[in-house]
Amino acid sequence: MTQSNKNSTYHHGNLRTALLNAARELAAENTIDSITLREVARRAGVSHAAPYHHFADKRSLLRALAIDAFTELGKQIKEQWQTDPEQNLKAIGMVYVQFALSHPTEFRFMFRKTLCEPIGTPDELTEIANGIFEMLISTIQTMQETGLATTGNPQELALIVWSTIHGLSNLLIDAPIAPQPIPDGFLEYQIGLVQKMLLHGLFVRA
Amino acid sequence: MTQSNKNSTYHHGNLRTALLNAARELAAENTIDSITLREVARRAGVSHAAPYHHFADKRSLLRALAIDAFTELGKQIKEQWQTDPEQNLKAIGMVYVQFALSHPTEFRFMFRKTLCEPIGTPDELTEIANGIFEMLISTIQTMQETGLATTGNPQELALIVWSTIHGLSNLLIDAPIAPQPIPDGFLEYQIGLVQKMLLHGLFVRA
DNA sequence: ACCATAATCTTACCATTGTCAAGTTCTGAG
DNA sequence: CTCAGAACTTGACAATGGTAAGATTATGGT
Repeated sequence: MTQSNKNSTYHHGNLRTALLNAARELAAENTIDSITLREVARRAGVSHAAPYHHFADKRSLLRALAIDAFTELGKQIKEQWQTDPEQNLKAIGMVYVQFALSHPTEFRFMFRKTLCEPIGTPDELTEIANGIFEMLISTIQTMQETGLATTGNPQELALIVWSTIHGLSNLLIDAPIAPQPIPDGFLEYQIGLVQKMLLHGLFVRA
Repeated sequence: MTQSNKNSTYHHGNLRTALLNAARELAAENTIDSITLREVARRAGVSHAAPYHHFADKRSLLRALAIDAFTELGKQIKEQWQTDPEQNLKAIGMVYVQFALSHPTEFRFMFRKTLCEPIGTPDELTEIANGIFEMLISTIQTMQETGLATTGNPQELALIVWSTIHGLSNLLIDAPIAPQPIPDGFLEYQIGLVQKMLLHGLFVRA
């Protein structure tokens, strides 16, 4: 009764993505814990119950953010993909850490296990993450086939590789140490160290 | 009026630690996000406003948990400390990852930057974390002095070392992959890989 | 021993949040 | 055209973090 909008904006048209964007915005301004369904709705210019027609609950909204982030990361890695496996290994590292640094809030979402589906459910999040992980594994396998790396379980080797770049990303973002802001060239240098370490320490040529 | 306890339990006596324990319990049962000040108070058998006499707010309570966890980790590392720097490097890695695996919720607290003091404030959390980090740095320095490692900025090297074990810990706990539960001997093997990688890849002897 | 003062805890209250149920408005397929 | 259902709104509920004011107990200085 109060409102008599002539223009029919009763249906938002693209609310789902508007909500996701609002949530990202909110997270960037503050913390990922400061995301509030009601504030998200408010920013999308919609009532506080509207989101429930696009997401089952708050967790689902957050999970969608995590899925989006993983998808984007995968996309960025694929864009850098070439034929040389050694090159690809480096690309994965650089893209990964840079993604974490330039989208810290999104990066944090990706590893909040709370957001995953209950155990046993086939999880979209898990699938996408596994997709990226398998790019790493196959890179290592290629390196092994071409004699660039030692034999060994590629899965276990890949876990170590992922650990190094994931750990670096995490520490740079969230460790209660870290020299902020990060100096110029620091990233390249550190990634270089990691690269060297992997090639000479893990993938020892026979 | 309702209660007329003869025994004077009006003062809890040790509420602060009781609250912390209740919080840890709650986190372990569910998620660290499921911690509720009111439920914590309930479990400690105390009114919902009582915690505010021991912690400024919820964040302070959680921060105390993080500080406790860092302290405990530091203690465990020191217990394994010996003279051989190579041995110490291994000890740090093992203790670190094992701590993460056996106290996953506490481990997660340690790296929720939200819990740190506002930027600029001298932060107890940062201090303790730096203390552990410096044990790593000094280990590397010792290795350099005794010719076990190449020259290079010990701080930067330490960051890489920390990254590897931190990343491994994180992935094992929170990555949406990870073969759960972790097979027997898996940990030792992976840490072995890391160790090998560091010694042959990062700390190349001249 | 005594009492003021501070520490500890309680009750009452507020705004905000996540979620649900029931109603309202729009849209598109038949 | 119409009407089933999708997209939204309003209103309510219990629970939460936080504050304020009062009750209770401990403590130290005299």
